[in-house]
Amino acid sequence: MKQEPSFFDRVYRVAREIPYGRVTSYGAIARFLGQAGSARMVGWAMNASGKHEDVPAHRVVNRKGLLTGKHHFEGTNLMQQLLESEGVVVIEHQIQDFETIFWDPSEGLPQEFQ
DNA sequence: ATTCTGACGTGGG
DNA sequence: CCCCACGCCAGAA
Repeated sequence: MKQEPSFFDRVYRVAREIPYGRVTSYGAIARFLGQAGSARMVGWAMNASGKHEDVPAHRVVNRKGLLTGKHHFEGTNLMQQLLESEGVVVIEHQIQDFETIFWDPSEGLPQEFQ
């Protein structure tokens, strides 16, 4: 019997491929998985990613490059610290040069990956 | 079962 | 550019 990987698992698989020092958005992941419009579910998946430590949830932000999820990390600055340790500049919850370091799964991964 | 809440995105004004 | 309304759908109460 074949088991279709759950939406959450597919989100995690894509998230693990985000290159060091790069970021992507919830919507970009959702679109790559053929679930455009379900960006909120990607956020929900990240919320439950506590069990999956190999998921770099800090590299996923909203479409404006704003660290909207930093509240869900330990402390008040962990998400920003993780990003800055990778060379990403964050000022007032906003990623600088967002368009430059943005990584689109549909361009960085083979279509078969999903 | 129903209602509400989100780590969101898009379209219209 | 900003603001608002709506769609999205998995969980919690």
